[in-house]
Amino acid sequence: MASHGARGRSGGRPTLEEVAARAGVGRGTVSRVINGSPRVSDATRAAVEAAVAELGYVPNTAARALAANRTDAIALVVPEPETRFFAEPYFSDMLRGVGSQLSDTEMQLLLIFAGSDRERQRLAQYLAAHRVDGVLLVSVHADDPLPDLLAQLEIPAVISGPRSAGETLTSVDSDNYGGARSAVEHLLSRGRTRIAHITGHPDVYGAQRRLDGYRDALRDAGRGVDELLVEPGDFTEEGGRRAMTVLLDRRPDLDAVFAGSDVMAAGARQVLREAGRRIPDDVALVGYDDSAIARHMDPPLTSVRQPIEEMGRAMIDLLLAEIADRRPPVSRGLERRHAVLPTELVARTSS
Amino acid sequence: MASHGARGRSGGRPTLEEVAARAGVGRGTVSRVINGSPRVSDATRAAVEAAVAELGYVPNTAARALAANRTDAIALVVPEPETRFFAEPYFSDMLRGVGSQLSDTEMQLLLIFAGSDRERQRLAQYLAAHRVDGVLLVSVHADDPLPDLLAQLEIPAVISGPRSAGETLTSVDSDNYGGARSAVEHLLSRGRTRIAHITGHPDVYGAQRRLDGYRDALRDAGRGVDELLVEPGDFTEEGGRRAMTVLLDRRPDLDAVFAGSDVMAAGARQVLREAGRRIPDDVALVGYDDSAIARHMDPPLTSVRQPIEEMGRAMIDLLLAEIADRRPPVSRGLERRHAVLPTELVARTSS
DNA sequence: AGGTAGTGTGGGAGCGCTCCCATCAGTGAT
DNA sequence: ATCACTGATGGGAGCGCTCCCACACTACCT
Repeated sequence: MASHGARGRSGGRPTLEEVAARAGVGRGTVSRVINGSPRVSDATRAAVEAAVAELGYVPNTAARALAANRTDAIALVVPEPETRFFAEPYFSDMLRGVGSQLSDTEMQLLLIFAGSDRERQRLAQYLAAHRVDGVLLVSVHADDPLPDLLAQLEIPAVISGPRSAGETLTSVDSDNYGGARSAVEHLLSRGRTRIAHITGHPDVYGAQRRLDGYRDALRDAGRGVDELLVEPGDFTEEGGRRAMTVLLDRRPDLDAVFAGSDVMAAGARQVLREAGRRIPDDVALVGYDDSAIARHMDPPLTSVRQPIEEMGRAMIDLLLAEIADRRPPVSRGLERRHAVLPTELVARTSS
Repeated sequence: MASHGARGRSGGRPTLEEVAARAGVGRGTVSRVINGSPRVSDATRAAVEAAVAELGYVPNTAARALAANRTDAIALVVPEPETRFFAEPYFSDMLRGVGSQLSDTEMQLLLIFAGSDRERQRLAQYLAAHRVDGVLLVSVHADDPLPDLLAQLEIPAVISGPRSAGETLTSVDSDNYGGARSAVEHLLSRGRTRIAHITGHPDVYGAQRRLDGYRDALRDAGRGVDELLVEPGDFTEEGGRRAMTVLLDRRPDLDAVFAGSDVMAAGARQVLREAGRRIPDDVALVGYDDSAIARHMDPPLTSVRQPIEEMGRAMIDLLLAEIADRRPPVSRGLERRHAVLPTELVARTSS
């Protein structure tokens, strides 16, 4: 009695009970209206809604979470050590997609960094405490224990960029295979015949798929694949430089390069320049990601755009579906879903 | 299954009460230990800690929030409409700083987008419901009502980039004035004498400060300020192009340009090129932000780096301090604090 | 000895919801 | 008129914490 007087009056946020009194109904009825239950008469619903509006009632999330055993929050886990990933537009664009799709819901977005060991430990506690209803995973390494932890805790999760063809988590990906194909086909259509490929890190699934696309595109065009024209970079500018140097050395007559990322393309460009090759006159160059670098490169870089914002949206859709599926006592639909979104070639003057 | 089998009951995560029973103490005592109260004997504390470890106890955030009327969460509000801001490293770097500083605490980070009207409305509800203990504001316009709303609701907030010299909110900023000075002094030391300045949007406080720095640096070097050498861009590439065109037209003999952002510098570069001016031979160019664009520009752009990650850290420090200050019944320290962090000139070949 | 402060400690009383069961009309069938 | 439903509603019983008051005890004073 005495206790709630202090903040009950001064802070004055209305409670369910107050709304109920105002509307002349019971607590349960207001709860039903708030949560959109159909088992309420129209008249009652209207009365409650009026009371809610008059009082400016906003549900208390903590109370709801406590009573209902759910949090209405999802976490976006960022494996921060990768500075590159974090600074790339990839992250921002995905975030934008996630945010826009989330704005239609009551869900809130938690950003969790899992770079350092301490952070990872904190994350494990977090998940163990079931402080979120679901998890979004981005750019996870093949050997990361996180996906298994999530599965074990039975926490709904969606991963962007599956770790392998047999990804067990629900996943969202762009069509790396198709994107690579379109890049190579583009170069072929420009009359290029000796097309090199600088691949990404070989144990990144997406990089493998791009390599597959490169090979198949050449094969389907009736040309063999010259393995001397394929060299791994590691998604870095330095890697791109190194690979380009090797390629130029092995096949001085190459007339096009398809790099597995814009950053590697930037590295390759430097080497080509230094070797006196003109772009695109002597060597055509195509990148991947369509990042800011591509637009600002000299000459502007042709690149494969991934629909990252849409991927973010798709992740939310899939995650919310999984959370909804799991609400009923027995989890039924156990098949995983995998979304693959189309890419788009953005032609510029480098090819 | 171990004795603490994850689903002993019906979802069975251990509660305070269970820990208390295990340790042979009362609920209140466990709570005291968990929250680090000094009023517990060493023996009891040890017993409780053992029980916590054995049971793998993790406090239930929702229950805590409900009982204590705090959330242990802060929000980072992003005025999303500005695509540019979002894609710039600025955001990622700040996020990294925020994240790293937060990892020492129990606070969780909520990302809230306030781009669309619907999102802003949701945000207002959010804040009204006191769903966060504090708010981080980034890149807020001078006429944004958000700061006032926060003040009115008495929600602790820290803004990065104060809106004016008389900012009422606690703020964190980089030394725009000093940064601009160092850029101009750098150009002067390189023997440039007719230094133009492309300013940012004039009602952005930081842009004003940069202009002040530009003027004072020239003045202190004993040179007058030729207002025909100052032209506003609006932080966009197109704005940079337009401003450069105007400047070149008015003062064809200019020999250096200090742009208020790298993006505007990129625009200026294009115009200079088209006008046949060589960089840096004919015209030296300096940007601001030291973004990816600066490194990848041709030639690489000299630019002023802001310690953005540190700014993120500083924001967290100030915000946590404010939240702590506000916990006691009566808020005492009402003076606002303003942190200003030093910038650094990164010299490259464009100057 | 009685009094007066401390220390630890236990546990009642909520915090504001959701869940669910009991209740109460109203309806149609018997 | 009685019974069995059905849809709508009220409200008790928690959810797992924090707060705070009451209650030992143990010093240390007069």
